[in-house]
Formats: sequence, structure tokens, C-alpha cells
Amino acid sequence: MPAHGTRNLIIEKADTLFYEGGFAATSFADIAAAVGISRGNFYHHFKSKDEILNAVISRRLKRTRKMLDDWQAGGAQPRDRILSFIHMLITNRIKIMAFGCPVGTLCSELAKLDHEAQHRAAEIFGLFRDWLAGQFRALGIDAQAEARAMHLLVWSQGVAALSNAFHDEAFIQREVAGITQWLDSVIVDQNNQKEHICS
Amino acid sequence: MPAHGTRNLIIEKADTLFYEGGFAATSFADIAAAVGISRGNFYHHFKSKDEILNAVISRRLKRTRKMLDDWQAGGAQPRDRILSFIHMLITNRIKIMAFGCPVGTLCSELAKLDHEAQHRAAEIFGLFRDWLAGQFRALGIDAQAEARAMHLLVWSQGVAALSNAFHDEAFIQREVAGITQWLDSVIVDQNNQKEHICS
DNA sequence: GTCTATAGCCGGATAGAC
DNA sequence: GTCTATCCGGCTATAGAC
Repeated sequence: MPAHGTRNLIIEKADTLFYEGGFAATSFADIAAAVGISRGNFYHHFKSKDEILNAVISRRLKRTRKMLDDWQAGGAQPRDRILSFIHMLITNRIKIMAFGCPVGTLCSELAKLDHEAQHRAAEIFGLFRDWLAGQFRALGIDAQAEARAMHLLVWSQGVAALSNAFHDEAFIQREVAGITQWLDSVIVDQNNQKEHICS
Repeated sequence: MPAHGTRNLIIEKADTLFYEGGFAATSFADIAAAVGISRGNFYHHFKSKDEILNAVISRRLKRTRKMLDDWQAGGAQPRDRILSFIHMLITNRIKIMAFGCPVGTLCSELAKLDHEAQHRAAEIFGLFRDWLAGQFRALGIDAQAEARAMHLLVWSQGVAALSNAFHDEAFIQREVAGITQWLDSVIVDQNNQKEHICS
């Protein structure tokens, strides 16, 4: 067990429970039971529930940066990297149908609670937006890069919300195909425009 | 005051509080305070919190049906009627930025709570989907009518989720313009296809 | 139909022994 | 670092007077 092993385990279990059951509905007793420690022991590691929430958001920010770095390294073309993002919907489809998108649902819940951490949670969306915009710029799309990035975020959030409501796996597959088609049409348009300028 | 005036007032206030603060985080005391009655009096009208939730969902289903009927009567063309749906994002932008979409966030919360009412809440989405699909069929789009309807739901849900996270009003305006453009391109494609068949 | 009073539970948070 | 015991407050829900 590494240093702060228990602390990290608490953050990990809290992350899962906040996602699957919601922040407000998850009690200290739930987290303590998942970790396998007593409730009293809890306060040795975290003074309040908000402190755990902050740690969970920090963990998500860190893991998201790591994931984006991996996608950056793993994809030869910007198109492949963007597809890594889109395919999260397929990879995580079971959990998304059951609990929605981890980022979107946390932001939504914190907004309703008017919780001060809502802006830090929204930064996770910001990481995706900036990274996706970077991919579009790598494709030569400059002025519209951020708008395209936001469109992908919008589309994926919509798919997450509705597949959660309808619990329809085939729907996710169709939408991912549609998003991929849209992406390719954006790339084709960009290439055509480039040819036009060069010729 | 009409018959069941207090009961209806409770449902109305609960509806607002569930939307703005979330179902789990809203207590009987909150609702009682909003209505202006004592907590004890509450149980004369509703035996449990789930009963209020069911009444709130019924109210939303009823009001949604009414709204769709009004849009049906108020729009001369299917395009106008569909625009009534899209423009909800503008009309309700302040509340959407603060609390998200009432339907999407309720479905999401109930899914996490694994609440049995989650399926009834999702029926509200079903009403929009079916009505929108009817509009596309009225445009002559048959095979793809439901897919187009779902696309509008996906898009609007995504816009609601991200405008809630980023609190960006200009973003909503841009997206509504984009959705309108998409709708017109769908209509133009359909008209071209019709001409092609007739000629 | 509305109130006050209160039961009973569970939540977050603390104190202090080991 | 982990535990048990405990406080306090808010919650759902009930009982019974008016």
C-alpha cells in the first residue's frame, strides 16, 4: 500500500458513489462501507464532505488530462484522436445508460445545489473543449475550431442524457455513427476549401 | 380557491423546488414553507414524498401535452411548430443556465436514485419525441421522422447541459441558430427529393 | 383542513481511547 | 491511523387537538 493509500481509496470509492448515486444522496456511511473503514476514521482524512468532493473533482481533472494525453499519443491523425473521444459513448455505454455522463450529471447536480465547486467541475468540460478545439486546429480549422469542439460536446451530452432516459443501446450506436459522419463531412469540407485556396 | 386548491398549490411549488433544487435535496419543510402551511398539514394531502413526485410528474405530463397542443394550433407550418420547440431554449435560457433542463435533470437524478418513477419521467421526453416525429412526417419525412425527432432532442439536451455548466448565453443563441439551419437543410433536402420523384 | 407536538431515524461532524 | 461512542440537527412521518 502506498503512502496515503487509505486517502486515495476514499477518493476512488467516493468518485464512483458520487457518479452512481449522486453527491447529495451519498452519505459518509456509504463511502466508509465501500472503503471498509469506520465513519469516525473518516475525519482523520477529510474534515468535511465538500473536501471529499474537491478531492474527487481534482482526481477527475487529473485523470481526464491523462486520458487526453494518451489519446494524443495514441492517435496518428486528429481524426483518430477525435474518434477516441466519440467512442467513449460506446465504451462506457452500460454505465452511461444507467447513470448518465459523469461530468454532465455532476455539473447539473452541483448547479442545483448552488455549490461553489460547480465551476471546478465545469473545468472538466473545459479540458475536453480545449483539447478537441486543438484537434480541429490541427486539421486546419481555425476560426471554427472551438465551435466544432462545442458541437461534439453538445452532441455527446445529448446522447448521454437521452440514452440514460430511454436505456436504448442501439440509439447510442446510431448516434455515434451520425457523429462520425458529421466529423468526416467537416474534414472533407475543410480539405475542399484548402484545395480551392491552393488552386 | 378551487377544490383541492391547497393540493394543487403543493404540487406547483414542489414542481418548482424539485426543478431548482433537485428532488432529493428538497425537503417537506421546504415545500411547506413555499406553500405557507405547516409540515404536519402536509400529510393530509400526500402520504409520502414519492406520492408528491408522482403528482409532479403527472402535472408535467399534462402541461407538456397542453403545450404541444398549443404549438400544434399556433403554428401554420410544421417548420413553425418545430421552431416553437427549439425556441424553448431561448425563452427559458435564464432558468436553463441556472438549473438545466427540467426533464433531463429529473430523469438523470431519478436514474441515479434508481427510483421507480424514472420511467414515468422519461415519458415526458417520449411526448416531445412523438410530437416532433409527427411534425417531420407532416413534412413528408417518413422513414427518418423519429431519428430527426431524436436528433432535436439530443441537440437541445446537449445545449441545456453545457449552457448550465458554462453559463454562456451567447452559446445558446449560436446553437439555436445552428439547429434552425439544420432544420432548414433537412426541409430543403426533403423538397429536392420530392421534386426528383415527381419529375 | 389546519395546526402543534413529537416520535424515530439518519445525516454530518466530534472526542477520545487504543 | 483506526476504532467506538456520542452529539446535534434535519429529515420523514405520525398522533391528536382545534
